[in-house]
Amino acid sequence: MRIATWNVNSIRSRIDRVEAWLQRSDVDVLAMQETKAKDEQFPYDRFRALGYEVAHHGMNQWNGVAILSRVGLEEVEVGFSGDPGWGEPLAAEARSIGATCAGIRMWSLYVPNGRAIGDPHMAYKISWLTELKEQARGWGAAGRQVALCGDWNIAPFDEDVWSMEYYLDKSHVSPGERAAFHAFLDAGFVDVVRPHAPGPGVYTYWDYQRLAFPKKRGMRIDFVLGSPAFAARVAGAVIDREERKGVGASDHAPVVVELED
DNA sequence: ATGGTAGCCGAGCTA
Repeated sequence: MRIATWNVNSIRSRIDRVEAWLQRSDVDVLAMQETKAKDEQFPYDRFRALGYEVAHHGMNQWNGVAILSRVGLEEVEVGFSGDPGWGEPLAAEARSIGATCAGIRMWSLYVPNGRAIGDPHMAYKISWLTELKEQARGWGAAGRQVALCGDWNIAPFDEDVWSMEYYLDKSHVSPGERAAFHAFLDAGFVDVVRPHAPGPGVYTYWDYQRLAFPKKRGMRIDFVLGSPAFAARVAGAVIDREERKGVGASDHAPVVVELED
């Protein structure tokens, strides 16, 4: 079985590429972020025609997350947790769906953007992560297979950015954000991609501006964090940077994880 | 410090 996470940066402008990518990559479950579509704008029909059902889609005032799975797939239960909006508490769905699970539980996460050090959004981001971690700790307990997939908007280590000089004093690398990320590792979650995509110089996101992709100026901010039981099943992982190439690419690459049956 | 690009919508705002 194969699962994936991808910040698509607008599902309506990306639908042709997402469709083509799904067909050639043959994933069973896809978590998407930054769908930027109201529910009535979401291309449900396109995914259904490909054999996927959209388990969840939701958005706040300017963002959105979704998760879709192959029709008939019973092993994976899907949930989502997005940034529910400035000033709002963590989405209630995250609590209720995550509480009673069996089999693989897979989550599509969009961690709020902190914008800048000292910005009120940064404090919000860190408290959002702290609350999520407390819930995830419960989900991952008792040998459950849990995968927290998505755009974390954090580069946890210096080698996860193309230049620490450039990012010094900027968002995504600050000690508070990194501590919030590392707290998930301390809680027993594992970065299941890293062993299969070792760095430095391995990224998942490249800015559209200043020719960042051809200049190899990226960040590793998209992660699949697995509970120990999930991590034990991981057979491989790929960051599909080919998908970042060409006209009409998202600024993020898909991240794919292969599981043993 | 600014501006560079892409996407939302049709002016700024968000990333």
